[in-house]
Amino acid sequence: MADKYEQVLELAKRRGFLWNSFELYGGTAGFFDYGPLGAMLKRRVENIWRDIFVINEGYYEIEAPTIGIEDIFIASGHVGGFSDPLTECQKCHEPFRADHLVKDIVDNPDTMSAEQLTEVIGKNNIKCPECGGRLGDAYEFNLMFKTAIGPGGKRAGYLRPETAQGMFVDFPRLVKFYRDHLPFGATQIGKAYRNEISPRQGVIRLREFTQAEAEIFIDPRDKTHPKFKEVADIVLNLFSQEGQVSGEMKKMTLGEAVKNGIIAHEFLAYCLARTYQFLVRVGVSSEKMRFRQHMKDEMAHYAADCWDAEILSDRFGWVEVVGIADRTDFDLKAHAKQSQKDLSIYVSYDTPKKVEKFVVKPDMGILGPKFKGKAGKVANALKSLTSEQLSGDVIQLTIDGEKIEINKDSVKFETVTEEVHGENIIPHVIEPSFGIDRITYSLLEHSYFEEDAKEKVEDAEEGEEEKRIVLRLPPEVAPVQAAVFPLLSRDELIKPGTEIVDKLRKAGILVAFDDSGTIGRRYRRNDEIGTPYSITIDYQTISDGTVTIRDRDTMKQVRAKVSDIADNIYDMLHKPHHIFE
RNA sequence: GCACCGAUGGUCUAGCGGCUAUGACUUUAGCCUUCCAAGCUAAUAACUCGGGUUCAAAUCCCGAUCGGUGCACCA
Repeated sequence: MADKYEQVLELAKRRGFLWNSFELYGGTAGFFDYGPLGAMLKRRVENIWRDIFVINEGYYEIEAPTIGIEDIFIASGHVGGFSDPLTECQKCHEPFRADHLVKDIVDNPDTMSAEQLTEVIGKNNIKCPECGGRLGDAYEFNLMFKTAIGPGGKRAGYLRPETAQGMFVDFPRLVKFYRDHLPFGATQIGKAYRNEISPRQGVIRLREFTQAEAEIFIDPRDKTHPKFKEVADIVLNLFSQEGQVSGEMKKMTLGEAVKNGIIAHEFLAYCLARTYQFLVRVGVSSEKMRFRQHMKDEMAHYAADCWDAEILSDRFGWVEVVGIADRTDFDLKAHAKQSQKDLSIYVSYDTPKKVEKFVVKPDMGILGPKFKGKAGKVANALKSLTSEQLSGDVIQLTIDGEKIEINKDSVKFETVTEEVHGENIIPHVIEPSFGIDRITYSLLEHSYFEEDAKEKVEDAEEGEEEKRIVLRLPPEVAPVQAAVFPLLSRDELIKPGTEIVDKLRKAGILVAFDDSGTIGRRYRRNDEIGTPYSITIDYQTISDGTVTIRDRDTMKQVRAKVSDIADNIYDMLHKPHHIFE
C-alpha cells in the first residue's frame, strides 16, 4: 500500500512541486529541485515567515555569502566538531567510524583526535571488521563542503552549514544599525549545505537546504518579553524533558509553562508561540505538531534551554522542523575570541548605581623630573597602595629592588562616590531556526486529502464512488490563487474569460486559464494543486455580468459580479471563504 | 557506506532469452458537451546507465546510479 509520503511525492512530481535534482543524468541523493508550483509555494511560505519575523517582530533580514572563511567555522566549532573520524581499510577500502572501533578499549573515544585514534588502533592491532585487512590512518570527515577561495587554493572556504553565522559575524554592524539598543534581532533566509554521509528520507534530509533563522540578541539580565501577554493563553502540545521520561505530552498554555518553569523564560516561550502561529498559517496541522524540549544530554553544553517544533509525518514519525534555542553568549564569545574583537554592548542601568571608588592620583609633575624613566613604574606602584599605606608623611616603595621614599606631597588620594550608568555586556542569543524545505513538505503532506467526491456535490448520483485528490492549502500559500474557466470552449465564453484573467493579473493574483476538457476535469486538476478558487464563465455571464466562484474545499459555488471580481478574490485570499458564509 | 530488495512512456503497469515492447490513466489536437475528471476520433510518449554472456538481452551475469527497508550516521 502506498503511504502518504509516496502519494504526496507522486503528486509533487507529476504536477511540478518537487523533482529529484539532476534526473537527466541519473540523479544524486540529497538534492531536490522545486518545480514551478513548488518554487512558488516555497516563496509564499518564506514570505509569511518574513511577515511574522521581519515585519511584525522587526528583525530585519540580511544576506551574507553562502561561502564562509575558515575563521568563522573555527569559531563556531564546525571545523573541529562538525565531523566524524573515519578510518579506511587498506585492503577492501571500507570506511569505518574510528571512534566506534575503539569504544571497547578506551573510555571516551569521541573526544579523541584522529591522531590519537590512529595510535590506539595501531597499538591494539585492530583490523578491518569486514576482511581483517590493515586499517589506514584515521581522518576527520567533515560534514562541510570545502572549497578554495581564489587561485592557488591557499585560502580555505566552506559552504556554510547554517545561516546563523552571518548574523554573528555582522554583530558589530548590527549593533550600530539598531543604535546600541537591546534587544534586537536579524534574520536570514538562505541556503545551507551539509555533506551528509548518507542522505535518506528524500526531501527530509538534504545536502543543500533552505534555512530561515533569526538571531535575537537580548539582555541576559532580562529574558522577559514585552508582548508575552499577547501569547500567554496560546495552548501548545508540550513534550518536556519530564514528559519524555514519563512518555507524556501535555497541552498547556504558555503562561503556565513559563510559570511552572517548564520553559526557561518568556522570551523563549514567545518564540514558540510565533513559531506555532507561523506553522499553522502556512498549513501545518496543529494536531500533528508538538514542541519537544531537548534532554539535558542532548542540548549543547552552553544552551540554557532548547525546544524543537516537530511535525508528525505518516512515514517518518515526528520530524524536527524548527529548533528554538537560548544559546546564551556562546557564539559571540567564540567570535570575540577568534577575531580578537570586543563584541560587547553597553547597556544602561535603569537607575545609575553609586559606586565608592578609591582613587590615587600621583603628581607626575613632581615624579616625572625626579624619577625620569622609572616614573611610570613608581606611579603604578602608588596606585596599588591602600589609603593606610599612603597616609604617612613619607611613603616607602621598592622598585626593581631599590628602596624609594616619596614625599606625601607627590601623591593625592581620595575616596569618591561615582555614578555608574551602565556596563558592557555580551548579549545572549535566542535562535529560532526553521527548516523551510521540511516545513514545505510537511504542509503538503498535511494538506493532502483523498476523498469521495460524490457526497459533496448537491445533485450527485448515488452509487459510484469517485476519488478526489485535493490539497487543502491555505489560500495564502497556494501557488495558483485562482483559475478561470469558460464553461464550454466557445469563443463567446473564452473572451470574457480572458478579460477576467487580465483583471486578476493586474491585481497581482496568480491565475490560470483553462478551457480544455470538461469543466469537472478542470476543477479536479486545480483541486490537486490546491487552487482555492475557480471562476467559471457561463451564458448567464453574458446576459447579467456575473460568474460563479467555486470554493475548493466545500465545492460550493456562489454567483458574483465580474465588476468587483478582483477585489473579491483578493479579499478571500487573505480572509478565506468569506463570501461563502 | 554495508546488507537485502527494486528500477519499463508524465503516472501505474504487462512482458521474465526470439515482437514493430502490453494496457490503463494523464497530456496534446479535434469532435461532443450549459457546472464537478475517465463519451468519440486521432496523436505524442518508455525498457536507468556502462560492460559482459549469446546468433539474439527489457529479460541472464557483473559494475555504477537512483529509490525503498534494516544497520550505521543525522550540527
